[in-house]
Amino acid sequence: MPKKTFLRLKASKQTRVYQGLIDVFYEKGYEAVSVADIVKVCAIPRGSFYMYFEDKFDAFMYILSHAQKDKMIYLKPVLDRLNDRAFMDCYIDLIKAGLAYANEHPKLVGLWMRFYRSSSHRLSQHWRVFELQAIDVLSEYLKQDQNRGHIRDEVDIRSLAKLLYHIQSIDILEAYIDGEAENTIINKVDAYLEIILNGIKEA
Amino acid sequence: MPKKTFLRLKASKQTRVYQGLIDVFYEKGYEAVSVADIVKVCAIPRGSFYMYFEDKFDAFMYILSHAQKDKMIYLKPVLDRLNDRAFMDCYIDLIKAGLAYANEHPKLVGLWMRFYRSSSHRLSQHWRVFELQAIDVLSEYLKQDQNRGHIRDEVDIRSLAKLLYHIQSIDILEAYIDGEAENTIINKVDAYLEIILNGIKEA
Amino acid sequence: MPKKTFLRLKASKQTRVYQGLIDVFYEKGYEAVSVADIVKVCAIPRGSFYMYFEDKFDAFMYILSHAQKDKMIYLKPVLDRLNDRAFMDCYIDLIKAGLAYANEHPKLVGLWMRFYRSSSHRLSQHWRVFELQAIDVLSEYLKQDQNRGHIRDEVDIRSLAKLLYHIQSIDILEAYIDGEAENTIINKVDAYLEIILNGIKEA
Amino acid sequence: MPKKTFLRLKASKQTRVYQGLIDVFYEKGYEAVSVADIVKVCAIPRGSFYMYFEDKFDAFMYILSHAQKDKMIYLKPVLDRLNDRAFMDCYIDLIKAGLAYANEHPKLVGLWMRFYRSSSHRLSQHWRVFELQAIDVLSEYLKQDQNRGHIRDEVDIRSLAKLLYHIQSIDILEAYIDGEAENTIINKVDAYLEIILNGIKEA
DNA sequence: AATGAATGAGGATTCATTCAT
DNA sequence: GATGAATGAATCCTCATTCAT
Repeated sequence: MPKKTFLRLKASKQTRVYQGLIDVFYEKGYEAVSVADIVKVCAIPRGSFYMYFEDKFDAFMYILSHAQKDKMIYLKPVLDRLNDRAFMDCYIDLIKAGLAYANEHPKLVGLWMRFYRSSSHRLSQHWRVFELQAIDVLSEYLKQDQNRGHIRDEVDIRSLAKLLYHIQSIDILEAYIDGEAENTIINKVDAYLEIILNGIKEA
Repeated sequence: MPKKTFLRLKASKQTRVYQGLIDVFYEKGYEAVSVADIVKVCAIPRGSFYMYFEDKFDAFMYILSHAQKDKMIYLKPVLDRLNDRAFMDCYIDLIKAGLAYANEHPKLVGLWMRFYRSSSHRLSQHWRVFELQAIDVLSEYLKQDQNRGHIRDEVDIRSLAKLLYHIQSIDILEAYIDGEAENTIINKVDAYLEIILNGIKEA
Repeated sequence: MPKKTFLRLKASKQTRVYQGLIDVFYEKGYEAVSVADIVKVCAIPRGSFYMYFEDKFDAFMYILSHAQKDKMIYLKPVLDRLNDRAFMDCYIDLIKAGLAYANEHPKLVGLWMRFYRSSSHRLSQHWRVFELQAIDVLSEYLKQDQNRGHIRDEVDIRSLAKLLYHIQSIDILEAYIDGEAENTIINKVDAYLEIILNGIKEA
Repeated sequence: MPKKTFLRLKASKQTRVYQGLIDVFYEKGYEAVSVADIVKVCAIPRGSFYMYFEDKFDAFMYILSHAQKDKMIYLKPVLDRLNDRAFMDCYIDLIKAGLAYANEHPKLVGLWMRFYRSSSHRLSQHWRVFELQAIDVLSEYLKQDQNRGHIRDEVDIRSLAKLLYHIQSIDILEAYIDGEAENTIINKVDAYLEIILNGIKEA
């Protein structure tokens, strides 16, 4: 929710500011960034920043939302095929699509992690909302799978959704940021899925 | 690692400072707390703070370590019986012991969450260490289970350990902080365990 | 003294701006109002403000003058009858006419009070001028009364004028703003007049 | 109500700051003074100001209260003799004592005027309290006079008190600030008293 | 060892005014 | 004439740390 003034800016300037914001937040992390940092990196006057955004938080939310919309473009093709197939069969594809996005926008992934791990009150509140939405969407798909008999009736779908969500959020993203190779990451996901699909109990 | 000066203080003052630190960090969150806040809440002179601790970070780590030692007292009895029993059978007991601890020290649980979700560079670094230690310990126990044939050989123990760790860290702690009733939380854990033990696939 | 551009505006827009100015100055007080506040409340472009007025001060003086002209409309009928009657007999009517005006334009009364109690250098200078004018007019009428023998020769007319002026400015206006009932206010004026007419000394 | 830190300062520094505050507030007027101005004139570091006072308002109230205590020292002798004499007979002495004080502390009189004429919300609120106290005290003395038969029973004492208060506050102080000679001012007071004592009506 | 005053750089935000469109 | 983006100085206040007592 940048201010109208920002949205009326010519595209090139908007992009410059957008990129500057990503750079500076990626570099120093949300709390460590000052408005002084921002205006320096974006090369805009101090006063202009407040014409474009409410405050630092507003600017941060702007790039996060922008990033999320971007990511959906990568996930869309996978999600579109979901009606024909079991969600759990596609899960690894979703992860791969996410990795493809990450490769194109590595800084944004870092930002996302920072957001995930943010102690700022305001940030966490917003995060919880994002989180619940994502888990709701996952639950929806998984419920379909259960109805179709792909998932045992005894399985609590919401718990399963949370499990899948956190696997992706924490472990996969973290591995990516640590610079692990893509196939290593895929192997990790496979290991998780092996457990979730088959359970750990000796038959 | 508070300074020697602090450790030489008489117990009553140490406790006052310890409680003050918990209160103020709980109240405002790590990054928002200033040294000015600390000395006011702990009712110590400004200069004394720097005689007791290196800086804010040092003080925060002090209460976290202290808290962790406290927690181990609650977990000890459960862990002691582990040699005779399968770890996975005891997992729910571990959670219960954790909840008992939480009930006695609710503010510390809040702090722990803040720590878990901290974007401060220094904090995350330390956190990763804590995290890896915990996962290592879990892995050890789970490996034993696998050797004894309680867990399928195909299961990747480290992935399993991470799964169990995150379930506890995020979902259980969060439910606790949200004020959910103890048996509701236990039910949640059961739902997770049901999935992990039996898998989700229809037989 | 708004700029010509403002006076050429169509009446409806002039009124909108006039009302907006009253609202915003009444709301926040002269010094606290910024040009940003003004353009928001008046719903005019930032640049237009400087086409209409010199600056904030100019805008404030505009509404004050405007208000004063308005007020004269209420006082006119009373003043017109003054030639036939003793001024002091009409004083209470003047106060009543003032209250009638206040009831129609309560915000302007608030503004007037703010003006009266303004520490801004520029404002006080202008105020002194207003004040002296008002006292001059009062003196004129009172001198007539004295010449006609309604007022003792020993009375210093200018002092009397100031006394009457300040009674009205401070106590009556303040009572009005505090929301006191009209007849309570009239009683106050009567009490003042009783003193001024008859003196306080026991005969 | 300066902070403890200020009151613990050694006297010479307290005085320096006190004088600096008087100078700067006198020079520019309350609203126009910035903290930057204050620290420059008082020759203290920016941070120190906030160790001594809550904010600009606090600093201003400090010098006003201080000034008021000072003034009482001048008025005390006159007030002490009041039990034996009619208050109205002493009123002129009170004014003279006030003028003596003003001659010693001319800047403080200017400040007092600024305070009297302040549109700052916070300032006016405090002012009203001061004002009511002063009027209460006056009323007390005047009531005694009335009981002793020095003042007609029909006179509303509170109205009389307000009249006397405003005469002093506005006209006398203003004349003083305008640099009028002391005997001119005394003559003015006499003119007011002549009216109030004897009334304006031709016998 | 204990204290609390000192410091000035750095934090966010607002400001009146100009000027290119 | 109308518009609203641009500007950077100026606002208040907090900060972690030091150091003289």
